[in-house]
Amino acid sequence: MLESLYKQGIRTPSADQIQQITSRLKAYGTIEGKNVFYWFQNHKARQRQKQKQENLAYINRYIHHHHRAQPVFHPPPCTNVVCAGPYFVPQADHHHHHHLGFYPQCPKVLLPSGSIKRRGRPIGKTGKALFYNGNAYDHTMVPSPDTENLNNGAFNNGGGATNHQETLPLFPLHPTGVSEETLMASSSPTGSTSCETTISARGVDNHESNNEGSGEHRFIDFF
Amino acid sequence: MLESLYKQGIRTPSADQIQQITSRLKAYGTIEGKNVFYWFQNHKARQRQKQKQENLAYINRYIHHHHRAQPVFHPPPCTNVVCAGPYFVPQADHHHHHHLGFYPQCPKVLLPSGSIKRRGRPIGKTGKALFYNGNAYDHTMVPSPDTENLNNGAFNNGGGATNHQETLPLFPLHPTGVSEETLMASSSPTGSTSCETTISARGVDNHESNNEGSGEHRFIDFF
DNA sequence: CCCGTATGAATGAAGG
DNA sequence: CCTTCATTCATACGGG
Repeated sequence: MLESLYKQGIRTPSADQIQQITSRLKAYGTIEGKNVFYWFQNHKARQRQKQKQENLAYINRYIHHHHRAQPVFHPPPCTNVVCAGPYFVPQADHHHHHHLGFYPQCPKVLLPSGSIKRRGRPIGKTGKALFYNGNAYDHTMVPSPDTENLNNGAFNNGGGATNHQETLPLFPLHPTGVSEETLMASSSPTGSTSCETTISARGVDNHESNNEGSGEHRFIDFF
Repeated sequence: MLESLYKQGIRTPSADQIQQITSRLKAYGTIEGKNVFYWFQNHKARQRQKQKQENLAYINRYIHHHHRAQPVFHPPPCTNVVCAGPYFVPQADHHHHHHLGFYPQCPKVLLPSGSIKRRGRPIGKTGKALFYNGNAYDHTMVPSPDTENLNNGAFNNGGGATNHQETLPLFPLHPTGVSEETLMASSSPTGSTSCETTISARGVDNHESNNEGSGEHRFIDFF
């Protein structure tokens, strides 16, 4: 149910929307507004993350494979959600009782060309650098394509599609000296006309951070 | 391998770190960043949880048996870091000093989780007024426990009952819904002094509402 | 076989 | 919004 609403474009319901949703949901059990609220928050965030990851994975793969070139690439299947012209949204469905107006909350999709910028947000603001973080991602990332903004990336899956074999045993610990960060992916914008990824960013990484600014070039090191 | 990193102090790897780790691990099989991420999350959590129980058990023992005795040591096996006598917080320092790239990401020893003000403490009153600015109401509104009324207009439900049942599944994902209790507290892989402490109190417990009324040893959640 | 433990995954909830 | 936590679910595994 919440999902359907979400699909309809609701991302950050307003107080009243929350209320209505909540009351509808009460039919099924105890629930409070905050639950709904949280749900949307989390869902949105996770969804975003997921796709972020995917994009990233996608581009990685992309680079890898055809590393070079052709302009063509059809954006991945855009499995679901948010694919809508920025302007008209699925909302439709007017004939309905309850006014729960769903407005299109602006599903944005971005292709690998990452053009879209952030929300109307004037970038730097809040006095705080808006370079968002660069770290720690939460869970929920599963392969699936789509895109949004990709500032920093975290996981990548390499598996290329298909099976994510459940994780393996996470292995035998190796004594590895590890530590040395040997690589770090930094990416630079892909020069190619589309697909750029502005990842990089980071910079902040707060404490910790692996020095080593220079690392990188794992497979992707795109140019 | 992950373990070693963990031991090195990594608890919540940054995106980059995850990336690196992941790629290293890829050598052994299919693995994605999220797996690494999950691993750390889980590991940390479980570690923490384990420790908590140990402390708890320890103090129980302490109280029960006697009161004054000397601080018997042999704190539980303390499988790895973090072992600290529950009593004196070993932690002298507490600033975030992790930097230095590679290793110590936080030498800190975690206490039972609550050290400073961690979560878990719902505290009764959250007098956060709720007002939503322009857009939404952002969280900050928690239904005040008592003092119903005062609905500010955001959440709160109007249903009368509201027995807090914690959130329900928010859509039937799977049937459950029942409360299941499992208390396996048994810890001690070590097998030594088995002193189980059936923690829990679950069932209804949950955070919030410290109605301690009948007190009894409700273990302190100390720290 | 069933049971209990270990662990990956997912998600609700807060704090900031 | 972003992070981090706590909990819970679902399994895989190893013994009795």
